[in-house]
Amino acid sequence: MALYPSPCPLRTRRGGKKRLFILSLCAEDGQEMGVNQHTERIMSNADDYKNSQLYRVRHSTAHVMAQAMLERFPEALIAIGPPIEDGFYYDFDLPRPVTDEDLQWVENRMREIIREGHDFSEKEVTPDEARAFFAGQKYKIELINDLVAGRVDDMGNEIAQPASKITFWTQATFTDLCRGPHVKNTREINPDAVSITFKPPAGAYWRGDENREQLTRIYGTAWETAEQLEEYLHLLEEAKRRDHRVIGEKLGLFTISPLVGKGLPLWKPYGAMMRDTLERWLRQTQLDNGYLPVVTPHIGKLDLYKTSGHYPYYKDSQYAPIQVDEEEFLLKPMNCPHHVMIYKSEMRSYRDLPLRLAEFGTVYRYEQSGELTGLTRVRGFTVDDAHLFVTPGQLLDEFKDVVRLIQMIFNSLGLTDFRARVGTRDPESEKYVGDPAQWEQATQAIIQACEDLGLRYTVEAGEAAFYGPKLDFMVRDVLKREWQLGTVQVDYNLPERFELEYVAEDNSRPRPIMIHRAPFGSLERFMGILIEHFAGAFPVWLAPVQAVIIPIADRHVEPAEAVAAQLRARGLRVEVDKGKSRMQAKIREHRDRQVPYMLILGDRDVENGTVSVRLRTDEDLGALPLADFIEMAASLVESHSLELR
RNA sequence: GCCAUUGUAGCUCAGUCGGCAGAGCACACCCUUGGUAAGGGUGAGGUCACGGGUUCGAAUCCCGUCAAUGGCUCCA
Repeated sequence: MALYPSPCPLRTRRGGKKRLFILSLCAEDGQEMGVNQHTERIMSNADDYKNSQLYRVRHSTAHVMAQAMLERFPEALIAIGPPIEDGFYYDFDLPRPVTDEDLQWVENRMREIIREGHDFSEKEVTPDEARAFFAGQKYKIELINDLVAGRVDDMGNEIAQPASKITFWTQATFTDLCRGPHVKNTREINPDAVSITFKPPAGAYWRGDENREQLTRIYGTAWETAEQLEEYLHLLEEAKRRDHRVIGEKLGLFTISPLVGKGLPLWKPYGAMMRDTLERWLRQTQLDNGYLPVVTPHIGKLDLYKTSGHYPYYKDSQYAPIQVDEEEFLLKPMNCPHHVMIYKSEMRSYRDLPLRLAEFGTVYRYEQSGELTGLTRVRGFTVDDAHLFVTPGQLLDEFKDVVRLIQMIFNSLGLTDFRARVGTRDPESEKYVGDPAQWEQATQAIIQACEDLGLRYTVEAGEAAFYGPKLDFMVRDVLKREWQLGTVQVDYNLPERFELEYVAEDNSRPRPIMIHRAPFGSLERFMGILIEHFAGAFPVWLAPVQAVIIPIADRHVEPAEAVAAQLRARGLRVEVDKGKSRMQAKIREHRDRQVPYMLILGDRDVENGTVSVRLRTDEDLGALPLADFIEMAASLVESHSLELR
């Protein structure tokens, strides 16, 4: 199997302090492989990629693109242009928007430049020479100054000490401030494996700072062969067909109405059926694991969130408070404070702990409009929330139990392509509250739990919640955007702010520690990811319709209803297709909507008490006694099997 | 929120130069009663996202609003 590793330099949210390499691997047949399934391979391959010919080709192609762009836009200011996962980009400050014609012209010109066979040469210069050369190129001047001052390097990464030297790389008429490495000659780039027209130009802030200039980012990709490029473009097309927004429409799972409000999904019957199935499953699992159900209202007084400390931190991303008479209420952006008040409603003894309060709590957050995406980023969503109130001695075991629960859920659904991220505080940030010693304690507990459970994880500073460190389960959607699903967070802060306590064995009144956890994260996002994960072909237990009965002729409709009634009696979700179209057309239709079982019912079946079973995979199981089929389907449902037979 | 692009039937889309609003699928009705990936016919369905402007005349050109898409920023 040939692997082409492709690192994705991800910037951390806060200040772009560091870069992390995440990879996805594509097998030769284009099948995507797991991100974390292959961590070892990936990690060794991250460096491999940076040292690879493909990396040099992409980096060099970025320079060629900049050269062509400067020919098209002589007054353009250039920023930075690094290789990234799957390609490269270059940021420009341009006098006008880039059109399709511009892109096409530049792409054609790039091919010419490549064919002209220019050498790449490196030259060391002094800071003054560099500044003189880039006079008028304010972004480059800023980079040079930062390099000399030891702040960030030419790719925008933080550096530990001032750069020891400044290097220029030149090909043909284009010279860039750059560390390299590059190919020796543009002839090493395959002009037929280069594209910048496959992706539209994008806005990007200089230095990733929304208060600074907005530049135009042109994305490009380069491969070794034209076939690889074609395959890559094909994969992008395929990904679009898996998109949960496309499948959600096709299968009638959900809709979003501008009149209701953007980012506020409406669940249609089939989608609600699935969502409800997931909810029932987790609810029962939690009951089995000692969680207690609670129910809390959708709003709370503003003072509640002031006490919890949430309000000042996040007031920009909340729906505005509702004023009624003299009081202000907030549509709840999180469930924690409500659960805290339930804890506080009674005197708690150490004998009562751990106390695990669970609720599928719907919350509302006013996310920036540009951030909303289908089900994966919305403004109203339901968290499969629970808060565990534990003693310090219980913390590690409870945390591990939560992680096991999440692992069980992910495994049950075959969601193996995730990574675990330990989010710790960024020591330089002011955002975090609480005692550093407790932070350290909590962080160690999380890492210890990951180690004990053999979980692969990365530690990332600056990814903690403001009140405590956390462990997140991250997955990527079909467009390779990364999303947080399951999360477990350790919190010393809320117990402190709400002055929670319990009576200990020695009659003292210590504070409990809170664990916030949500295995799905949110039902909306989890469903979105599941839709893409299964590409609409859900396991039988989750499928909104598990079987469709297809009567061959009208005279078989009545027996079909009788068969359906028997399936329903075993709890199976079944439809009878009484439509006028022909059987073949019906088969096609239900296969397209990924119904697991199609049961054909004709004279022979009615006579013999059988159904002719066809799977959505096109497998024909032939005529099965009805009781046998029901037994098979029901047992697959009960065991939450991922198989169809 | 910012940059760019887009918005035509329930869905996917065509609509040339500013001159009668189109197709396929889905839907309704009729014929076909069929054994494993689309049988045939007829019909209904539109404030061309919304508001304003230019023009004899606007789906088409201009401005604004709303929404979606890609990216950036953000994400309890």
